[in-house]
Amino acid sequence: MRPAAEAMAADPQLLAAAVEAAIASRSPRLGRAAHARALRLLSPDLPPFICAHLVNLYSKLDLPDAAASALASDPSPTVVSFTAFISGAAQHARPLPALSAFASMLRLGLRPNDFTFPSAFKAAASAPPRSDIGPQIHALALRFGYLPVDPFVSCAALDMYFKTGCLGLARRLFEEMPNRNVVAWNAVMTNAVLDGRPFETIQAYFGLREAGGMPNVVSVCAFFNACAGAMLLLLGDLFHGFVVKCGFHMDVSVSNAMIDFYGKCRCAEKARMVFDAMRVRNSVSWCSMVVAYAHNGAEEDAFTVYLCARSAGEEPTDFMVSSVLTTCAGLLGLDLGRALHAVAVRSCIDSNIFVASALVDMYGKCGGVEDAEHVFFDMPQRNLVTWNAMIGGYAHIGDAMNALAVFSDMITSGKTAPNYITLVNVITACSRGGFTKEGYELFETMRERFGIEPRTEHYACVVDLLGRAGMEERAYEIIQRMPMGPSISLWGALLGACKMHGKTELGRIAAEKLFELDPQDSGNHVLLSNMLASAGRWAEATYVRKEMKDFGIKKDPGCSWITWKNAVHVFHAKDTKHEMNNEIRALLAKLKKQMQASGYMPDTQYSLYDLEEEEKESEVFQHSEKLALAFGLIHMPPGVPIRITKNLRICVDCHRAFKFISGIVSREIIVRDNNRFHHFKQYDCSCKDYW
DNA sequence: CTAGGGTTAG
Repeated sequence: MRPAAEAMAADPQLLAAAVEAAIASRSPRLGRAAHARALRLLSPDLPPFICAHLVNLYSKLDLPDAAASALASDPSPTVVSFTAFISGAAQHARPLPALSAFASMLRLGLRPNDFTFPSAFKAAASAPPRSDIGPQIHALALRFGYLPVDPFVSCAALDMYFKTGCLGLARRLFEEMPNRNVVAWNAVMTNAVLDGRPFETIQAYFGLREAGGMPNVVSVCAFFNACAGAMLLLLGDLFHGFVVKCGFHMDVSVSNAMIDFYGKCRCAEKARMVFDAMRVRNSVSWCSMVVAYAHNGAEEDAFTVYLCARSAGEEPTDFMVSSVLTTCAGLLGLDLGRALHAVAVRSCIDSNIFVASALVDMYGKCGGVEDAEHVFFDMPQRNLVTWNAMIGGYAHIGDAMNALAVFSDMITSGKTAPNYITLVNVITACSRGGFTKEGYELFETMRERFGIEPRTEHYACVVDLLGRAGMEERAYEIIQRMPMGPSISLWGALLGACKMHGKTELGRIAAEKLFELDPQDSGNHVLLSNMLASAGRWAEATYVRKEMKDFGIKKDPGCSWITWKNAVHVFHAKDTKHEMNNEIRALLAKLKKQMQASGYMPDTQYSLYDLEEEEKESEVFQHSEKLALAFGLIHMPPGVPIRITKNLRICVDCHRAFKFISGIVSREIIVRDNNRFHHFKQYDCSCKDYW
């Protein structure tokens, strides 16, 4: 060692400075170099605080084992070295080592000071609800006179009581505090938001102001979160002005909270304005912007922001990837989703529970249930959302057997209790899979078995379930005696069922209700007129069409799309503009002959207008989904499943035809319509002809 | 030498 370095190593003050520098640079390498020097110095006349320095170093750098051994090698540990250890463990979400170190120092007869208690309370805050560890520390702090006068200790205790669900104790402590600073008010505000009581947050904010206090960035973030949670766009917008006047908007977290607030209040444009105005952004800013778009049905914009973030040098974090995966699920972008799965693997975040659950969800929603299973069964741990996503995946394809099996695994595992979404998914799977009895039983017993109160969604599921089984009258009875007002989707499910089973009178009732609740929706009018038409009630059917015209309700034009080589090909009915038009027409004509040879008859019963039968046939043969399928068959190599998306429900004739085609050309065809998936395979469809 | 309240996800 050169003399200068030797001199520095021998000087404890310089060594302490080196440790400080290592902490500041957050560099384990510099930290270890400083430690190596300290080890060479270890001798009886070493100043005792060097060990405390090292404990602090390793705690701050999040190197728990090194911190523990530094603490253990301290010949005369002080309250300072213990406090450094406890605070490091508490800050890095390791409450158990923190609390056991706290216990050890008590056993050694060391008295915790006003620096130790805040960290001990922070660790105790992650104890289970109503655990007695927090109150025990409270008793100690009381005995030593830190509570309720010391603001640091009191604030930490306050936060701990909120986080362990002891609201009464928290409020009492807050009342007793003689020095209520902004941090105390912030603890009230942030915890009220976390517990879903946004109005209490806002109330506490005004409490702070009335007490003459000034908010800081934390209060401001909490306020925006509360506005987001309660959808208070006007209040938040007003507050935005105040925030800018005070200069708080220069804080990255505040701007991030504003992006989130505007996004949650359905104002993606304002979220974008905040984002664009930021001079400094971090990964949270990018992620919040993605979420703001994704929550507002702007999946493409969300994805574009993600791509911008990547080209701006942002690493894909677990937060970012799970958020972008939701947009893939919304776009039905299986290929994008797969690409993101690869990104997750490369970034070693694919086993993060949020990312993995988002993958299960995405694969389930995009019609890749086998991939969803792969991710699901490989996961080391699962939570409520994971289970729900997997059951939801099975529900999408109507696989009631597997949905019930996974649901049963969830119950027997005993770790995660089902919630209302779980039940919606299981009953939906039963309904779509034809498990009428099982689904109905679950609905009837969910309150007593799982303590889940049936909501409108469950009623909608069960109406669908009974309707599918041809029990529309029973479904109608249930609708009439349900405690809450029936929703649009409920009447919609009944109308769909009535149409399927020719229950024209009941269908009319459902349709009338739908017209009241949702007068502009074209789908319901079309459904009613089709139902009347297929019952041979042409005059009424025509009347409904006329009404639509009179009230200016336009039928959404049907269109289908298919992805091929990174491009989306969109088809409309009777579309001739596509460059492959001739090939497509020729293939469809050929398929029609083959299908007819296998017993196919065109289903033209819903063609309303006075066309000759031949014209009707030609009309249904130009439906957008058939054009898209032909395009797929021409381009995609044999064996590759063809995935088509349609903006409306798939038509009856196309459904029938796709079953034949899947058998004739031995190809899996997956159609996602605006209601569900249809998985065609060997002359059959997963929906079992009910949708 | 040691301390409290903060922004994003399924």
